[in-house]
Amino acid sequence: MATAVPPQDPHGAEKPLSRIQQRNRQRILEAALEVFSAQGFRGATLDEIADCAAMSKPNMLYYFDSKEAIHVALLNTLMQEWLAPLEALDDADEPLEAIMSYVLTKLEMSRRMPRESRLFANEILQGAPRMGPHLEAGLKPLFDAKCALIRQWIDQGEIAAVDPEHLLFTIWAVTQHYADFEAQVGVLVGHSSAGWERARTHVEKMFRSLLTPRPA
Amino acid sequence: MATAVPPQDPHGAEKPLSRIQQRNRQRILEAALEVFSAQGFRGATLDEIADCAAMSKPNMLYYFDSKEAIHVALLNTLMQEWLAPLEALDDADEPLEAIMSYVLTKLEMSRRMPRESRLFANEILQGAPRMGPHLEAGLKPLFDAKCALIRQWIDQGEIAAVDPEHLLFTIWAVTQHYADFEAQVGVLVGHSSAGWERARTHVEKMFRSLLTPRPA
DNA sequence: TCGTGACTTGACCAAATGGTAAAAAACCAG
DNA sequence: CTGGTTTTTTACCATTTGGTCAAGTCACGA
Repeated sequence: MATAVPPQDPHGAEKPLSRIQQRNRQRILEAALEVFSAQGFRGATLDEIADCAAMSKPNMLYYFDSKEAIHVALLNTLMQEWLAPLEALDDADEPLEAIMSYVLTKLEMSRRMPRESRLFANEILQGAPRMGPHLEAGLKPLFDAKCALIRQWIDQGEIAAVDPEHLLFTIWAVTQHYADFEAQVGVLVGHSSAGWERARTHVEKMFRSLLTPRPA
Repeated sequence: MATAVPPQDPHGAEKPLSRIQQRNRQRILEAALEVFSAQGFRGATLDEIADCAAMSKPNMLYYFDSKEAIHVALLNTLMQEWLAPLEALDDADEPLEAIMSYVLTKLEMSRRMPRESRLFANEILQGAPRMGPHLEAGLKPLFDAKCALIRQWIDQGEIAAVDPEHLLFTIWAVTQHYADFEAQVGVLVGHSSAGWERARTHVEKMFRSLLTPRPA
């Protein structure tokens, strides 16, 4: 009796993961990020992830039930981190500066976390088959709340009148473009740190000009 | 002797594809667009493409040597169509209107050709392994030429001073976002035709405001 | 109409892939 | 130490996948 139960993480009594478990799950998720972000879900293979994690495939499957379980765990883990800057966008003395700060934070995240950006881009590109519920339940409410906030700022004349929903889309599109399309950007302008500096300048000037209220 | 040679298309004497060949190659490319754009290269399978083209797999491989050959042929075929609007961006009486027309054309293409957009997005996302040369040889010169043109317009005071390279990136990012991230956009604002109208309005206002020269 | 070459198909193959079983090894509380 | 538990590995499996082959079937010019 009392056969060993794989340390999965289904809702319910969650045993306090041992140190080994924590370390190995982390290694697996790191490797999965590397591979899934570069190949997409279907294009990635367990062998590749296992190699990348310096771990045997069956050992990996001891920590996660399946390829899909790894992918889902990865998305769940990173979703929060990914949305943190938007959550941090709250009422402030300087709404314009708050948005600009959000924009620049997102741009910085594209530079420093391109794999995360591509992971989500891949998932969305393919119709978000494993993330649909999360979008509905996690992103949608946050999105609606922040749109309401932006609308309020517009009504108060703090920032120029723009469509809040599409403003956010534009911010995401522009900032994440530098991570998701890095291969293209690299060919066209090179991806030096000087290049990033120019991107930052352009993006900042553009959104500041777009959002600065102009007297009628 | 004189065994039947598959109707490939390597450089050299190109026989004038029979009607059947033209029809079937077209069917295959259409199916490949459907599947590759939704799954990426590695995620797509020949069986899926064959099913989608209502054709047996060996028959498909009679027209194209390999999975990769299909993918490359597809990219080549669509690249020209995809870049046409940028090529059409030329010197004009009204530079601002020329750019605006380019922006709106790209946005319209995202609405009407989302699969093409996603096909390229998938390829770039994964590092453009099968398109690197094409980017260098095809896109780069065009990109440089148009940046020079835009720079000229700026010098002439026809449009506001913006970084030409990053202006193009921004245009691509914003317009293609609506095709590539349709799954997300759909969840957040619904993808009705009214939704598209709002997107169009936002995008037009934004770029017009960004590019309209303002007196110092 | 008939033959020849273009087109199509069913059967097949080797490799890769997601996943399993069970034994061996490492770990750790008593 | 020691006995049980957790972790890791070796060997394996069924299915899928990209691709081949030889034998058809079809189209069409003479």
